[in-house]
Amino acid sequence: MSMTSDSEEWMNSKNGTDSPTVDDNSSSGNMGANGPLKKGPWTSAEDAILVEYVTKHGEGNWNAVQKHSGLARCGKSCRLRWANHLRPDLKKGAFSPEEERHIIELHAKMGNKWARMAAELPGRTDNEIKNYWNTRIKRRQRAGLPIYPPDICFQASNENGQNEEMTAFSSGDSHHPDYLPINHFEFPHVEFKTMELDQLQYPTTFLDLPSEGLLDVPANSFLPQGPNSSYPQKYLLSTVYPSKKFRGAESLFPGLDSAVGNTTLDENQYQTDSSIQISQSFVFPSSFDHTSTPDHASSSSALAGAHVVLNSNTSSSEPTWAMKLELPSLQTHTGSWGSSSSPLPSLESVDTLIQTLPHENPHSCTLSPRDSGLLDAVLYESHSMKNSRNTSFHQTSNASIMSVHDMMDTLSHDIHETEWEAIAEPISPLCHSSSSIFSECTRISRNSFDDLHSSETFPVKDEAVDDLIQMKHHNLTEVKSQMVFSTPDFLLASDFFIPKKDQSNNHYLLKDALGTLLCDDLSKDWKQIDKSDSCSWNAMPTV
DNA sequence: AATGCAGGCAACCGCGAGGGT
DNA sequence: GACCCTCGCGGTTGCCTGCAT
Repeated sequence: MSMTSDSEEWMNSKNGTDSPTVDDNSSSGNMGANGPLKKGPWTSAEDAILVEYVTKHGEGNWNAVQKHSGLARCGKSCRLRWANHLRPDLKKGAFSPEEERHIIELHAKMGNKWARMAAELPGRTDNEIKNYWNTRIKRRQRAGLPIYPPDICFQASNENGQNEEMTAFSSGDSHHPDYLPINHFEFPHVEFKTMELDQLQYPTTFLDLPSEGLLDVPANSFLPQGPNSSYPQKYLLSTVYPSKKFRGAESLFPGLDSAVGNTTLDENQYQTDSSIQISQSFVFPSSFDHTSTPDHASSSSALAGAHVVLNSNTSSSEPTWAMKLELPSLQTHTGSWGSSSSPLPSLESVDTLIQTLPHENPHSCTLSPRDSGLLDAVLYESHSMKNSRNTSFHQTSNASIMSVHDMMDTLSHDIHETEWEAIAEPISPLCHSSSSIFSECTRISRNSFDDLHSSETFPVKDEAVDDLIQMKHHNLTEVKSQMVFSTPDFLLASDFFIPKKDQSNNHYLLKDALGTLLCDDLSKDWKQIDKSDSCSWNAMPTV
């Protein structure tokens, strides 16, 4: 759009009016055509001018608006004001429940792509959605609730999983709905939850690594994603924290307990049973655990912990990785990852997170399992795992059962020996980080299952689920005793070895344990657990 | 009533993409 | 290819308001 003499006439006509542009220049810094540019809240007079101008000349060429309308606002500000407040098609007022639901779904799929989300929500602006989301995050963080409802969790993961599947087979047109494989949404509702919990229960990514190699895995692939399944990452990944919060990570999570994993499943919600600790261990706490015990830190930090870990060695500097921490959501990022035949890692979500890794001393042996030594600890773990895996394997082979963590060790072994080690050059923080992530995942998983065995305590912290958990505790304990967590069957029964459709009742266990929004279904679930036979698990072939 | 605090929202800032020259 | 300009996006900041103390 080009400004014409018509514009000039319009401008001149406005300059004689009550333009607010000259009444307040206190906050200006730049000089516009009509004097200092104003900043701060818009006045109704300014709005009127802008509306009139845009109505007459249309949108676009916003700098011309500033030049020709007499507004002492930069074009950027004009565009923003128009787009966010003055557009006639804007929908005012609070988000409807349907819109909220849609936003959640969109965010699960897109992440912080506010503009794209706004495009899906007529009458809503990206800024509005962004603010809503940030508010929502904080609110749920306070409440200790997961960011995503479980059903959305599953849906988005499923969609992404589908995309990833298609990507694996075809680099083109993978998003065409006709190409989508099984529509998991068609499963009964209960089945949904079952599967997502199963996936949550079994961190498939830890074991089932993509053939492309880790560096080709998007960040969200570090979350459990079975070969045919995706993972409710929303439960696991810490979501967007305003970066300013991370600036004061310690102050941000003063008590740890109240803040850990708030953007995911509240950690507290997982600590209601020993079984819960399984899922807890796969949760990606969003917080920097400075207060917990080393064991706790290691077991509960998981991959968000990996985020932490990756940056934990940044010594005195603030966790700059957090400055661009974007909730990966479950997005396959269809535009960049999913449809790409070369699924390079999402640098935004992987590399960015690790870009502040210290290049120096990547093999630091000043290991500390927590605080400043997390990165080192992970690196060390990666090495020590390699060194000890054989021993560990043989030792556990002698046992009547093969512990889960050893299994993980074993499974991770091959990966380490192949892709991982091949790419893990010291000069590449990314490589190290990737392997470290995996190592940490494996280690965490191991520790978690160890915790499972040993834990007899049930630190119920979330009062909201306290009663429910207590009621279920007895049943859960009973079922847990039948689950044979320590057997390979347990893992083999999980979704990285069997198709989703074949997954069954075992999912219900941690559903309860999660103690999230699924409480209303628990009675039904537990009834099903009671009816279910554990044979389907144990019947799975062993390693 | 005064004060402090947190939540919510509007606006700004920095950056990058895209297009034109 | 380099440079400039415009635009849009996402992150961040600051202000206003309501609530609790």
